[in-house]
Amino acid sequence: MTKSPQFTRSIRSWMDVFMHRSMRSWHLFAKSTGLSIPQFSILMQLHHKGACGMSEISERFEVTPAAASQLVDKLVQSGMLQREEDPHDRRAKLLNLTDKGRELIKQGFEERYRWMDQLSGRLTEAERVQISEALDILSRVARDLEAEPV
Amino acid sequence: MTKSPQFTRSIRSWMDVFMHRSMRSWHLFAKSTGLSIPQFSILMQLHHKGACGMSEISERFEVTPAAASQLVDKLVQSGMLQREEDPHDRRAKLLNLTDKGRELIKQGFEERYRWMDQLSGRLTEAERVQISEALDILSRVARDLEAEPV
DNA sequence: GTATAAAGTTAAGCTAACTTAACTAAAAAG
DNA sequence: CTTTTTAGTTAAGTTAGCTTAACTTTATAC
Repeated sequence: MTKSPQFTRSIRSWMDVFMHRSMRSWHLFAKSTGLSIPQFSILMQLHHKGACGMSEISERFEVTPAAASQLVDKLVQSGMLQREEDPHDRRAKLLNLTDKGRELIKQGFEERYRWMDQLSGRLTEAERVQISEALDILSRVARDLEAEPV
Repeated sequence: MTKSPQFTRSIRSWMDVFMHRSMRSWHLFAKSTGLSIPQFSILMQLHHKGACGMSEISERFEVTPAAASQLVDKLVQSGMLQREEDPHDRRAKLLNLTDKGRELIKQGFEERYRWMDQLSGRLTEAERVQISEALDILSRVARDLEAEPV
């Protein structure tokens, strides 16, 4: 495998801080909106991956189709999600974020970003450039990896 | 405020990828261990911040003391947490991870790290060094920020 | 064309996370 | 020393997420 203990150490240290922070803040944000974690996670999923069918929800969250249907139903009722028939397969449904749902997610991200802005304020311009480049590389590689068959 | 649109863009792009990924994977991991998200979050909190009292749990998760007590009780019963009397204040309790709890968290992190190892495999050595340095800066600043009064 | 499989829904019932309210016990204030 | 505040627990009841089972509707296989 990859031999680079320093890299591993740096990555893990950052993940420790960042994961704790982001888990907690999403949790509190979801709560403040009145949505449950599972409901909120579905919106996040839609935001990240785009429109999908009911079965994808059920698979990705590892719940039964029945559970997915019920969760989605609540989100439709609260106006976050649009559920329409798939024109290519009339059994299937197409799930999409509504404007309201998109707005909610956006707001959540804004709050998350604020923390990073605080961090940013403590950096020199040179550090910002370095970090910016580094994160761009990571984002690119992460997206490549995600795009692949697995 | 900080004027650095490129930095902001890079950070946000990375957060998009990373937050989605880590939320989902923690969720699935917690589920696979048989713990609920709230229970698991308490273990994470203890891991990150160290021992604390019941009231800290209740405050940080924004639930009533009653709810905190009940959640902690389940974790004690499943052997993840130790709950003992605070020697300085006999009303208060001290919550600590047990070895079993620590092991569980560690295992969760290992799974999370695997993704980053995959990423790492796609980088050149130069990129690894650059990213490593960048993340170290971020970790340091993040910890400084956290240590402060707020 | 009929049989089977797939996508999703609905209903009934279980469990766990919450809440409020009433309580115990110890610390701090007066 | 009494009063009040603080830390935590217990009990009862509500709600939401989940499951299984039975069902409808559309697509696919033979």
